[in-house]
Amino acid sequence: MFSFGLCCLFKNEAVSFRTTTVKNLSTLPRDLQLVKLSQICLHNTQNLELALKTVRRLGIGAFRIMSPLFPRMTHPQAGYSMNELPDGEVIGRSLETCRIFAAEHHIRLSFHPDQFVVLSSPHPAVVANSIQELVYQATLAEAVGADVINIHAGGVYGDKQAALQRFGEVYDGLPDAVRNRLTLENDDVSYTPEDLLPFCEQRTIPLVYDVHHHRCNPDNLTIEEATERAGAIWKTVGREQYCHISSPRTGWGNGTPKPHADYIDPGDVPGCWRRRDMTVDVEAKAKELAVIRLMNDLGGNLNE
DNA sequence: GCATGTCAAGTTGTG
DNA sequence: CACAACTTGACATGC
Repeated sequence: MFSFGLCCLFKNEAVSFRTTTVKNLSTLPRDLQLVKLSQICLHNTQNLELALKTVRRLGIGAFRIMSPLFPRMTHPQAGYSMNELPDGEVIGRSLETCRIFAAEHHIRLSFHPDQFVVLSSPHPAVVANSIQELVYQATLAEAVGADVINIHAGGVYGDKQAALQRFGEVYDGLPDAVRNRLTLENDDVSYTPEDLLPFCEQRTIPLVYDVHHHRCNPDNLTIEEATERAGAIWKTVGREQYCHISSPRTGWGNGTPKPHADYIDPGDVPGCWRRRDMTVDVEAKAKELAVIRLMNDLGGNLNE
């Protein structure tokens, strides 16, 4: 089946996610910190329920969950665990509601930790923090039934192969809950599909193929080749392929194409993606409006 | 009320 | 060599 996914937020729908900062929390005694965090986490899981219902209503097939669904959970000072939160049980039931709803309606869920998660870093403290963050996201992923935690390969440090080697060693030591979900994505500055595919194929790590990054940061592979080879890994693990699409804000050839546009130019969707079993996250600033417009623009050409 | 600056974390490329 | 871009809003602060 082909489906489009929405990333994290809505433009026009009344779904909101709250957060807080360590600086703000630090002005409160611990018990009040936990009260505040509990309220925010509950708000966020309830709005995740709402987000899934909305996605369902709009005919969107996947949803990327914001990393700070439980803000600051792994911070060394302000961090906390679910059972410390006054509303912990209610929050747990809300996550379970999300899991059941998403499963019933076949809404694929994913996480995308941000740039601070770097498994290839030569700095042990960076790697340790990254692992902690991945474990946190895997706990949430397990609770809501998300099958993907997608990250970038990280820095190069002057030697891509050495960096990937370090990545591999850390990967081997990750808990199953993380490793079973972890995917790698080609990025727009350093790692191309050609850099990552041999590594991913050898270790059977699914590659989330971002065609916009590939166009910004090209290699010797065509879009068709990268799509096929990434798809083969997904097939090996028995899961549907995952890709990303976006369009450049200023078009191709007018300055840097990296910033994302409000909407997707249907011409940017590779022809070889049509009639293919895959989930495609739409990275566009107009959020659900962009997904809806793209589905309309492409009409019935995707599945038939 | 509304505008503005800040917010845990890493790395790279630009100014 | 300092700093913005990644992606983006929410929140606190100050007028």
